[in-house]
Amino acid sequence: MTTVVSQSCHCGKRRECVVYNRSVCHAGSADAMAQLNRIAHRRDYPRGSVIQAQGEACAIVGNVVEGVVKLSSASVNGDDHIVGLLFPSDFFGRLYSEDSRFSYEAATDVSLCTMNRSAFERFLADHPAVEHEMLKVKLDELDAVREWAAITNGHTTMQRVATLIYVFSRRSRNQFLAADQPVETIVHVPLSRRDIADYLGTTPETLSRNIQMLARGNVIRIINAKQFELLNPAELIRHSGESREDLDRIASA
Amino acid sequence: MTTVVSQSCHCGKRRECVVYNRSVCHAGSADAMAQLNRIAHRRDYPRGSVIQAQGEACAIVGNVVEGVVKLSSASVNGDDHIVGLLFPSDFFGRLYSEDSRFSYEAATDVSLCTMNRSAFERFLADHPAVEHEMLKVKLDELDAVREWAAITNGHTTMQRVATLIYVFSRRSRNQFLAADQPVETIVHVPLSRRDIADYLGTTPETLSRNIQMLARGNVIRIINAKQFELLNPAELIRHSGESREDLDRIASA
DNA sequence: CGATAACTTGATGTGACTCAACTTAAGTGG
DNA sequence: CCACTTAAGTTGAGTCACATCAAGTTATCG
Repeated sequence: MTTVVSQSCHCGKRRECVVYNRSVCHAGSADAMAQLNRIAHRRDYPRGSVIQAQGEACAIVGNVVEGVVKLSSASVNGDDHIVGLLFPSDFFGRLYSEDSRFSYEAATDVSLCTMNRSAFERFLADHPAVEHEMLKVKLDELDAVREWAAITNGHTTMQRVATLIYVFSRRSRNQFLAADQPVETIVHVPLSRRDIADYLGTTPETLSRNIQMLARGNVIRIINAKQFELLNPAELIRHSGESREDLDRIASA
Repeated sequence: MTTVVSQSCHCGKRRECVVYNRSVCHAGSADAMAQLNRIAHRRDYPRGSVIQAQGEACAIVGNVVEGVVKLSSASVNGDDHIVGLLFPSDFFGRLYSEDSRFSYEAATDVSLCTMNRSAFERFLADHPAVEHEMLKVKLDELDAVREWAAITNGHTTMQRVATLIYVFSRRSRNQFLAADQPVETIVHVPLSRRDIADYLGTTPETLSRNIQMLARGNVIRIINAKQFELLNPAELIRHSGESREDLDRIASA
């Protein structure tokens, strides 16, 4: 388990909020933060629970404080695709839309800092500086989604798997590592094989085969289903088909 | 050729700007529009020219007035992937970033309403209402990109091809059709096979085979390389693997 | 400790990529 | 305006990566 202290959400209180530094919260004045604090509520969801169903009314928005939220789109034919993963400090929910195009589900046990959507929209209207920050965040997200789309589309399954493992290695305990910090040797991927496969656009079987192949090649060592030891980072990068710079950019997006 | 009157860009002048209704321009006051008009310049680019190269400094932003702009990401190994297509009224360029993660290229002859990036950023800072509109547009775009990613990932090439042709059929002369309007029988796809293939994540060969297959099944009739007659829309939708509602939503995004 | 789910491994079929030849369209200069 | 050139698109044959189906193995939880 992570050592991050679990606490109630105080988005306005700089030093107390675990996700403060990276969330949009930090853009507002002290006054604004106090206002935010009044409408924010900490809520926990167990693994597998649906935070927001596809097509349903968007009532809440907020930040992920702990755990991983998957953003997925279910097709008519049953197979759903994970179109995004949300980590601590990431914003979730769909602003300015009555219903959500995607479903938000807890991929692990999660803890969220939730706010009523319209209350937060009113807050944004009163605080253009925060809305400006939100725009910048969403523009970055747009780039990241497009980049990921390019990867899942043009590359082999092995390249996608290697990319994913490397990206997760750069997020120690799901926090972010600066590009100049050394690669973590223990990689924690808190998702099920099914979820990873859905995210990478493959099947659990093919995914498993590729992971085992990396293990047989001594690139990684499988500690258990959700933890790997990174034995040969350079070789992993080679398998990803991306440059190290690109990978680090993806990881920080 | 389209019958849209080609004229200089007057973003501030409601009735004169061809893309006015759908661009972010319409959110500002008359005063704001006059200000925009001063920094906007109409520029034409011939097919194939690079508007903004990948990794280069982002100097200009603006709206597409005529033609199609492709947003692509070139990999180190040479193969580039088209991560987005921009149609008239779509905003292009990357705000608040020094360099562009993707390249913007003219997929057809295009006409753009360009503005200096920092000048437009200053304009946005002065006009929160327009920035708010920009945020909403970008949130919609984010949904659309994710939706498209889900399609290209989980579906067969035939499904992608059928989806693309249907979506283009809903954009008569690259303008947008309301969902209740009848499907255009003549579909104009102004892109090369290579570009379509890059966009769909396949090869020109496989793409060609699928198009010919649709033609042999009397779903479409190939008028020439860039124009098709839609003989059987229902069958095209069936091939897409999507519901009609989903397709129409994608088309209008 | 038994039951159920999650993951792995194996065998098999096929959709799509690759390489290559051919056909059609577009562009160029005499 | 037409031969010539070059690009764009189509068609074919062969191969391979990946999905599918199925069985086995390892975790997880009551």
